[in-house]
Amino acid sequence: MVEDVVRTLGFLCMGSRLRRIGERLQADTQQVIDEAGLSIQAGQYPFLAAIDRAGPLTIGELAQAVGITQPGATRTTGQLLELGYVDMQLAPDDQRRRLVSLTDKGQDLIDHSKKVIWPRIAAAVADLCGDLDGPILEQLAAIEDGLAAAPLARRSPAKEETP
Amino acid sequence: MVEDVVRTLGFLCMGSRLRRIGERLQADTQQVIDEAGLSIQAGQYPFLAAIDRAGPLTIGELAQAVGITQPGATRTTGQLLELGYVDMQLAPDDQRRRLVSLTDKGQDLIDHSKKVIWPRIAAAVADLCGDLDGPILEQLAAIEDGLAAAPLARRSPAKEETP
DNA sequence: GGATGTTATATAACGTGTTATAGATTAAAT
DNA sequence: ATTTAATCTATAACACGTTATATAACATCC
Repeated sequence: MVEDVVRTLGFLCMGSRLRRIGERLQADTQQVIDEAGLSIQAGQYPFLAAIDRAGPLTIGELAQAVGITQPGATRTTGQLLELGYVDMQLAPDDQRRRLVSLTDKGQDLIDHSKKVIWPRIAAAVADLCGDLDGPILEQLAAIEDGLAAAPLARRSPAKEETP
Repeated sequence: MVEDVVRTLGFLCMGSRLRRIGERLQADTQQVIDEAGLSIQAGQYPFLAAIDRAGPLTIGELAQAVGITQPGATRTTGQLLELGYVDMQLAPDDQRRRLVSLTDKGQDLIDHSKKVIWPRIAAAVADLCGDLDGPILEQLAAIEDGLAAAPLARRSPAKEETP
């Protein structure tokens, strides 16, 4: 067994480590979404959520809202368009801007997600790291160990069986 | 100003958020490396560090050590080969395995990095989040705010001027 | 000792982030 | 009013992770 260098090096590799844990968490989240039979990527949710919360947003505002760069927002918005979850139209006052809004299908997805999926994911993540405390490196180690012991999907209350 | 949805949604978007912070941290780390005039990517360091710590490793062991999948390890190792930092040779007992070892150039880079760069990066990250405590979401918020206020390169002791 | 399965690495195809840059539209300036 | 600058979105090229699969070498089993 080889040691985990990223973990060993601590603060020095914190960037790599956060990325790595984030990727793992998102993959686990995706699994919960897939198990629920929804056809959407975990990374696309924040876009829909942003519009749901703030109303129609431009590409630039979406980028800001989800914390990525504008080309990334353009691409993901294109995917959501293809999927039929959002609509895009020129802003009436400024033809450079494109206002992205939820379609009925998109709103349905959000409404359903709010009821069924989001609480499950949030609860699973809270179960994983909600009670942690202390220095961040220790918390990260606990999260990694926790994920290795039981992925998010196994921490999700909806998996319970009613006997 | 648009609200930061990923932040607002808390545990629900924790995967996205960790990734995002990790990417930011790594970009900042890269800046420190570049300013020091070294020609290496932040993400390549853990590979060299792993070999430095454990001696020559196979591709599979490297993947384990840095916590990524084997194809990723194959690719990064290929880059390090091109850069002349590592060497690769068939394992004497098992011709399927390739042992990756540091070249003199690679060892020099590591030695120099240990002395000059790594302490600087570790100190900057520690300055950013070493004293944090409490629930992880609050720590992440503090890290994001901290990075926005002053990137790693500005927290790095080597920038001090001797008057 | 040759067929069959396992293991290690390589390669291909893709996802999703980035930076750099082009094109269109609006705002500002002379 | 026309030129110039700024802003917004799109596109291209790249970085670096993933999964799936191919190929080569070793191990095992009649």
